[in-house]
Amino acid sequence: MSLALVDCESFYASCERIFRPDLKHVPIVVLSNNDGCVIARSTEAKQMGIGMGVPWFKVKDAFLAQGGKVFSSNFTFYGDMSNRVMNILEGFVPKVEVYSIDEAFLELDSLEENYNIYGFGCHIRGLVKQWTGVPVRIGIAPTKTLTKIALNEVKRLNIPTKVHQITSTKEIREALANTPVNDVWGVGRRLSEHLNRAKIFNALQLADTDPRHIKHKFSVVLERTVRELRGQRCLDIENNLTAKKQIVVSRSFGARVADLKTLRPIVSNFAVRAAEKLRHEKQKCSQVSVFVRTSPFSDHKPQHTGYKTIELATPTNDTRDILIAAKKALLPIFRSGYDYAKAGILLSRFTSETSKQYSLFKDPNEPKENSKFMEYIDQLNAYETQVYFASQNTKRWSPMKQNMTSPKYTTCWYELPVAN
DNA sequence: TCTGGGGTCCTAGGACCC
DNA sequence: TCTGGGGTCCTAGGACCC
Repeated sequence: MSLALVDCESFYASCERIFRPDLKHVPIVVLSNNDGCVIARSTEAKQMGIGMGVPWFKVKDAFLAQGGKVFSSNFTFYGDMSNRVMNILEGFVPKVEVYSIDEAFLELDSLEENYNIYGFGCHIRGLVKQWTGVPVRIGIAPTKTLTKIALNEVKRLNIPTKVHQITSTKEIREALANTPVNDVWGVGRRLSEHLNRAKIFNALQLADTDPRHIKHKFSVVLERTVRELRGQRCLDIENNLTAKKQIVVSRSFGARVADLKTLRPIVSNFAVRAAEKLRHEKQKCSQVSVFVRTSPFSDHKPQHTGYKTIELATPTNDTRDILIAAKKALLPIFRSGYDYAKAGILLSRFTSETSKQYSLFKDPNEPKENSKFMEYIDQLNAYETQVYFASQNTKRWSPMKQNMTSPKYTTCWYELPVAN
């Protein structure tokens, strides 16, 4: 019984290399929105000591001085490359769970009879590399939590094939003994503090603790983790058909915003984007929440966080309804005198697009919804925004700073790579 | 000067019901 | 003086993930 976890090596940094062979051994980092902090590093950049999530301005000078290359994030491009990788995996394995933009779980149970699983992993890795240029690593083990451990072993032992399988009790226990407890999937900062206090420092010690005791002392979530570490499968490969339960659009601003006049169109932009995502999911929402907050890093200044939820009488995915709700939520939470650094909108309480539930106080025959209208808008705006709502800020996501983005090599005609 | 964005699951506690 | 108990549903907040 085997599962595999495939993860793309330094994914965003690797993407930036695909059409830039000149960057093969050059240290690369990719930055978050506003070029705020480092969200991906190539192996060379990691070796230079560039940490995950560090503010760019703190490492910028040293990194560039040593010949590093920096990119703003180009999620359109990364998303397209991710789809290509996932499509290949789905072509070879009947059950694939796309877990994140750069990771997928594979169920190999049904292949075990006819294939050598380790060899199969190596084969897939070769094909993905050849067809997309993306280097992947593969961890193979009996449970999801253990595939994460196997993958860590690829890194820790620097396994040249980048594929590692742990099956026997001996292999598993050895890998666990070499894994600090905070590297276990599902154990974050808070839990590992607690576990350390209980004299549990590595994954083997955690696995050897009675799961019932863990459930009593901690939670059912950690109990599952313990069972998974012991080889008992608690988490299945899930198909990716399960509907989303919430949609969030939020951004930090490139510059602080102190007045409602500037803030309102920004929030409207978020609302428009969120409504698009909602229609794409074929869902309707009946709750719209808006939040604004100052920067927790400028602690000498007065801080404020505002959050407000608006209930909608009838579920909707019409941008106009969501815009109205967003404005209604923003008004009471905005306070003048604060420098806001971030805002966002959250849509929740979904119902499927096709089911209709009318308000008691509304005439059910009233042709209120005009879904065709939204359909046309979506078509017009599919590749680039052509049509704006009056309350939007037409200066795209402004104010946001970003100026080191690579071309959309694979999704935009005007930015295709050119071979001379 | 400059610190990401988008999700999930679980739990405790309040509201409400009979 | 005396003031139930058990159940469900919902929400906010915490912890985690990439």
